Amino acid sequence: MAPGSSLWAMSEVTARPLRADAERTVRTIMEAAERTLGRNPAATMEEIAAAAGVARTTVHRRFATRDVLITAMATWATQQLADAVEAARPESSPPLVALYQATANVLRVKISWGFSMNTAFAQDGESARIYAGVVERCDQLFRRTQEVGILRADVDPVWARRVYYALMHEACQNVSTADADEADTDALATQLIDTLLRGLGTPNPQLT
Amino acid sequence: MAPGSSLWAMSEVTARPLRADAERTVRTIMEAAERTLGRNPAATMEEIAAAAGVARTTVHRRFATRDVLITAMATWATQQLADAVEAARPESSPPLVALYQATANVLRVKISWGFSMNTAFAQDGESARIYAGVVERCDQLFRRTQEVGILRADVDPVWARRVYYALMHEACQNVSTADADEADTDALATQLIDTLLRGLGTPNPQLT
DNA sequence: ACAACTTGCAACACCAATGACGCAAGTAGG
DNA sequence: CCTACTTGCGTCATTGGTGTTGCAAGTTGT
Repeated sequence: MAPGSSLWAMSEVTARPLRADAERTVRTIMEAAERTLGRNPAATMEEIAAAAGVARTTVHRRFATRDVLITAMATWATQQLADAVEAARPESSPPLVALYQATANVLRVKISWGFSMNTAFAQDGESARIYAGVVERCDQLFRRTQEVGILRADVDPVWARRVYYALMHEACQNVSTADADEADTDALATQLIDTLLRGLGTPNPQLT
Repeated sequence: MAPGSSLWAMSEVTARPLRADAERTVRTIMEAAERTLGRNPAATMEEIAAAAGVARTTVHRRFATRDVLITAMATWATQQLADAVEAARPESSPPLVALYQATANVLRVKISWGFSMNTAFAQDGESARIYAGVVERCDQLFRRTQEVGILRADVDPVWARRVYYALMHEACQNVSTADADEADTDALATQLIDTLLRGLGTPNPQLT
């Protein structure tokens, strides 16, 4: 998302912009919802409100229904995902560099917004539109990677993407939101790409 | 689970065994619940009952509360998982053979009981006990694989197991429960282990 | 300082899901 | 064939989450 943009821009344009403190509240609620629903997807609005340190009615004031909240979170997370990929310059950087960069960036986002991103897949509307662009960019990058010979030519592109996503998802598990500092995500990205390209086996295994 | 064992054995021993048709009903309900909850984890007991072709009250007759149903499904699925691993003779067969066999077997189970197995992780009680045994067996197998040189000696065992689980989980996605025939699971297992050991990159990539 | 906005609180209506009954009709199995 | 078991159906009470409203107190921004 472009710097300086407001959460207000995400919803209908019918309403006028929120006051500074209200906008802060909206973000606080979304972050609390991410944490809470991440632990328990069936958490109640009450629990989310408590985690955000606001009254339940305030949550409903900002997000009319539970669905609206979920959708807003999905859109927000998807936008961050798109920014993370874009920041890696996936079509101008050298493929391997872009792959590494994108992986590290996306990991950072996914660690903080794992729940929202997972639900974003099932959404349609704004987040679907954004997500389609991300997939497009990723496929481009994978194609470039394959052309250059980093990825084997005989691997099924669909399988490749799914393996990549799976590793991404797995790398985020058991990483508390707090310790998502640079070093960690860089190390994770390195490990992830190494595994993706080399696997875990020995180059020439003897089948003893 | 040993052949001939009954679902009755899973619950408290206080009740007496179910009649044949009742036991069939229990299985039908669990299978329907797996399908229904697999699509939508928040599905109601009504929907589950409908999917099973029985009245909602019948579901409650067999599973007093929603929790009891979930727990029963988790236990059942975990037991099938344990059997799948055990059938591969993970400590007597050659490591690579056992790994392949276990993978194929587990895939078959996981395709049909994905939801229940996922929830089983969070359970405690019977399914946790069974699952602990499975983890034990898997770790043994991984250790043997590493000793023999199939798995690189320098890979973190924890990361290895997580990658393996992630690939397993991914391989099951987008595979409808119906087409889980031998050929498919065998092909999946082959692809999975190949990716696990060799990765997707070229042996000697040039970083153009 | 003042107007506009935002929040917490308390109260309310509402609804869908849960879980429990009893009874009549149907089925299993000796 | 007869007994015991099982199921469907209708019905009921309860509960917990959802979403709304009005008002008083506090905050923002001009």
